[in-house]
Amino acid sequence: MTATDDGTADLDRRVADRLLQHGVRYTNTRRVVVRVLSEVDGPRSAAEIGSRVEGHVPISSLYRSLTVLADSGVLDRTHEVAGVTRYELGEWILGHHHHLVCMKCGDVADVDFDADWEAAFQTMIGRVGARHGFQASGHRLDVEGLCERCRTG
Amino acid sequence: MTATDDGTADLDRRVADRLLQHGVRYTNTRRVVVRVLSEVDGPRSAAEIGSRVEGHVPISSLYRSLTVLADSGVLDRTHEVAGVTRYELGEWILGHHHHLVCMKCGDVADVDFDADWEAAFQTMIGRVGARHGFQASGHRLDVEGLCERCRTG
DNA sequence: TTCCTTGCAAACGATTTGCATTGGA
DNA sequence: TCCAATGCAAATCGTTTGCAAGGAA
Repeated sequence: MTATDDGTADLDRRVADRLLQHGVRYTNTRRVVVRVLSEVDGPRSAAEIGSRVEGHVPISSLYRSLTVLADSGVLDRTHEVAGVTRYELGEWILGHHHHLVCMKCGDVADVDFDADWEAAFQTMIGRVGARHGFQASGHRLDVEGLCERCRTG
Repeated sequence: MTATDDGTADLDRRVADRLLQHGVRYTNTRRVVVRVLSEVDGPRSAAEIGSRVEGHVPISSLYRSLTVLADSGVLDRTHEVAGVTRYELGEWILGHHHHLVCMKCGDVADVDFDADWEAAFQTMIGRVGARHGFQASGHRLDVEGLCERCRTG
């Protein structure tokens, strides 16, 4: 058994637990969605996820799976580009991170900032939020620009 | 003439200049859109803008105005909530700022961070981007949480 | 006259939903 | 057996577009 298998099995167990706690099943389509999202490096749209699935999953079923997974906290939703919703594994799985958004091709990739910076930022956000009567619970930071492919190609 | 009138006139002049440079007219609907956006505190959707206009502007015309204004750089687009595009006056008018996004009612309000922090952040972003072959040109930072109304109400 | 702009209706793409059917604990 | 999950088609929602009419330079 390889390290990758270990990781997949572990991920699967954690997701299964979470879904169990929410009283919903960990069905085939839901497993496939989780697997696809664990194999890519950034949030993906329903269509993009569907295209990565062997065989055919009706788009409506895909959306239903995505909704269940998001409602139970397994997935997070993002809306960086136009009117398209993208899904990624939740922070409790991937850890806190941010996104590099390519303004040309629309691709979104994950990126980490260092912990010190995140801590300082968290503090500042709390202060700024308080000043506005706003109770901050998190943040979402996208870096916009050109990805390597669009820059060189 | 009050300070507000001054501000409005000034804004109008700057927008007019910009549109002139882009070879498009500063029509009535476009003026109304700019006025509405100058009166609110955060980005607004086409529907929200339309509802603030006295009389009736067909939604398609509204979208066309928003498109022209965005294409000529007068407005910026954001997509914080669901699949809805929101428009705000461009950074060259409002200055650089960020958003407080209420996770309950979906309201988005403007907020400023201090200049020192922005500078340090800019530097870090450039460094992180470079490490990923990504050419950063800007960023978008949303603070998520509960707005005053949703928190107390 | 010429070209930009507008209104209205139809078209579109992403996402959701109704309903009958299937499938797993 | 029983209720969650699925497939398919139709409906919705935000947004865009074709086309004919209106308006300003």
